[in-house]
Amino acid sequence: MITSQPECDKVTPLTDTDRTTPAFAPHDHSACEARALDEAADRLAEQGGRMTPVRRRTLEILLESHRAMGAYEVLDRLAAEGFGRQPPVAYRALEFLVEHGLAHRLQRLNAFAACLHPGHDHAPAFLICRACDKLAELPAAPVRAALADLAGETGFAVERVTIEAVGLCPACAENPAGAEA
Amino acid sequence: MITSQPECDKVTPLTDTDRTTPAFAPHDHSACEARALDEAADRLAEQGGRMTPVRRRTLEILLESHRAMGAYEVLDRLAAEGFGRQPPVAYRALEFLVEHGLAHRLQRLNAFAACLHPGHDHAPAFLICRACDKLAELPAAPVRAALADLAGETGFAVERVTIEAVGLCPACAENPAGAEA
DNA sequence: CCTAACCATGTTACATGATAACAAGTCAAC
DNA sequence: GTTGACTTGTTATCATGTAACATGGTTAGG
Repeated sequence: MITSQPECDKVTPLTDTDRTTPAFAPHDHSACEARALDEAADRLAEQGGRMTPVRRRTLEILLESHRAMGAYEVLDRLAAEGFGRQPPVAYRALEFLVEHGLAHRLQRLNAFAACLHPGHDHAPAFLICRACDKLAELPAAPVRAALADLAGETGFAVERVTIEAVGLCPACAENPAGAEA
Repeated sequence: MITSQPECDKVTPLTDTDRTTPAFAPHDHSACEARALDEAADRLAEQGGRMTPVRRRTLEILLESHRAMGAYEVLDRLAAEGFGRQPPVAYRALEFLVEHGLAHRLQRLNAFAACLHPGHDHAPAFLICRACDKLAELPAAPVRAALADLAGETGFAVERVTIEAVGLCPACAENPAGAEA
């Protein structure tokens, strides 16, 4: 059940648009991964958080694919690599990453995914493909604005918003048989 | 931990605007409850579902408050009233209610809440007060539209959307000490 | 250098959330 | 009144998440 290979086709060179482009399209995933790690380091330097071995490894594991992983899936990987094998090990690392904007928690999946552009302070919307389980982040400002309008009328003070869409990514919509595992 | 009293102030008479007004404001909760049950019965009649004792009681329990309840909290109540005391009893009743549009599942809370206007076929947005745990439904069409726009650009076919906001309801924003338990 | 304070890591144990698989009861239609 | 679909109940197990405490490392002040 555990795979450690990146899942992305390594085809097209990295461009600036990758920063805002969803993860469904083929792309140079090792660069995608490396950039996210770099930006994560920058962000931590600003915020004062410490990037320890468990935390770094946890982030790397999440970055291997554009999927969300359960805490126990991450834990198995960490345990296999010599870190602790008890749930709090994984939960603490994941919580740290989420708090510092380096990863996201997917409420619908009870799972976690690496943030793909941690440089920005953002609360994105998520697109979750129900066929291949891949995940994309979208800038959610317009959506949040629409919600804030509605909530404002009621006097409710919105603090955090969860916006998660389930559906089919372009590849899986074309080839429902199983475009990409 | 288990309370069976409705939590709402029983003050103002029911008006048509209650249908679209969030649940944070004081209102005649017994009427609110009764209407939701009526509309639920109507909806089931249309759809062919059977309103059995467990299901009805489960819906009534959810309707007692404008909060979301965990499946085990519901189960405790059901067990105390002579229904089965095993998890599937609660999960099946809750699943039935959700499938028939009579209740909602709150992803952020891993919990369930009665739908307040089951007559409409809707996928609302939720406002969750982090202080008093009360819950309101908002018509989410504008929000979903904004999201569909963004997702459409990427070729992603959105099927279902979760929109849940956490924050402070008007009462708790004014009186952070503990406006209403 | 040393040590106190803080943080990170690890553990045990448990709480909470969810489902698979099977047995038995209910009810409507024929 | 028997068949067949649905509902309810059970046992057992799995998945997810946390509280509480012990240990170890880092670091700033003395």
